[in-house]
Amino acid sequence: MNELPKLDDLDRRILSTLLDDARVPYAEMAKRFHVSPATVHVRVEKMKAAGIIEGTEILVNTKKLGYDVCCFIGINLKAARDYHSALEKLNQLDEVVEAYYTTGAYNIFVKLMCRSIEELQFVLIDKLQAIDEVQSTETLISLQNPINRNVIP
Amino acid sequence: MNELPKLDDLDRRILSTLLDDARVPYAEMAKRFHVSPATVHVRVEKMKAAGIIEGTEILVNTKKLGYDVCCFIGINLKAARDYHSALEKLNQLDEVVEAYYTTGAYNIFVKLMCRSIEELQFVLIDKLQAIDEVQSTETLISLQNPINRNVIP
DNA sequence: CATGAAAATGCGAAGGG
DNA sequence: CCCTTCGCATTTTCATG
Repeated sequence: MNELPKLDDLDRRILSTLLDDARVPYAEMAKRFHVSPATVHVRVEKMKAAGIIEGTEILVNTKKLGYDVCCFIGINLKAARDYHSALEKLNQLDEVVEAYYTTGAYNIFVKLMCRSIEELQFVLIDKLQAIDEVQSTETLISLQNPINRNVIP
Repeated sequence: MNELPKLDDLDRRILSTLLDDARVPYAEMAKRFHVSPATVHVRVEKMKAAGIIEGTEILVNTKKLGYDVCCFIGINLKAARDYHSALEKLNQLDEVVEAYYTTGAYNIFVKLMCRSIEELQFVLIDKLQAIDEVQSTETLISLQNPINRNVIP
């Protein structure tokens, strides 16, 4: 099922570089890795075609946008089969930025970003716990995010 | 302490666009938002200077890189004051891609990416639980990640 | 995989509302 | 003060060997 695309050293170095900064010019990488800019171009295109590179995005400082509160919430559903309908409703909430279907203590695990504790309280009580399928929740407030990086290709 | 930079509608639309795809040309955004390309350029530079835009990165499909297992691990420390030294050791582990200092049931909460369940087992037992400061851990395996997006600027 | 030229994009100064 | 027009520099892209 999972045929992994073969990557050589050059591919991996290009990926690592672009994971740090997607705007590094091909010519710059070409110099660093002792190949031509066109070669870098070809490799990037190949990795895009293979679905390894899915796109690019900017990194925004969420605090400067006013989002001071980050937390994780473990959700227990009344019935495990309600997963899809619950997820659909969670997807409507802008504050839910990540969701995971998990084994273990919870059915669904979500990451929430809010502008304040008051907003968190509101989202939690009036939006999240208001969802029919939700039986109970457990909240984990993050005060700091000291590590945030990517896997090593 | 937190003086939020003022953003107008144009700034927010530029941010939203670049959050989806950091390579959308300025000229393209200029057309969409009925301003000149240079204006888009100026706004982006301002947001970079204000620290709102911290950088750019590519999105890689981690599964295609062989990282099939994603899980969250709640860590309890023997003593809360061991936070910094524990974190330093966690930072050494490539498999730890995110770490959060949290209130609630755990002292530290981390996200782990591994290539297989076997690797997870190894990392968990021989690397993570081998850290002196760690008292106990609780693992939450993610089988699916149906929501993964950014906050709305 | 490299070369080199054409096209697209990014960039910054100078001027206008 | 912010926006625009304009020209130059850089970068991407692609045909060819």
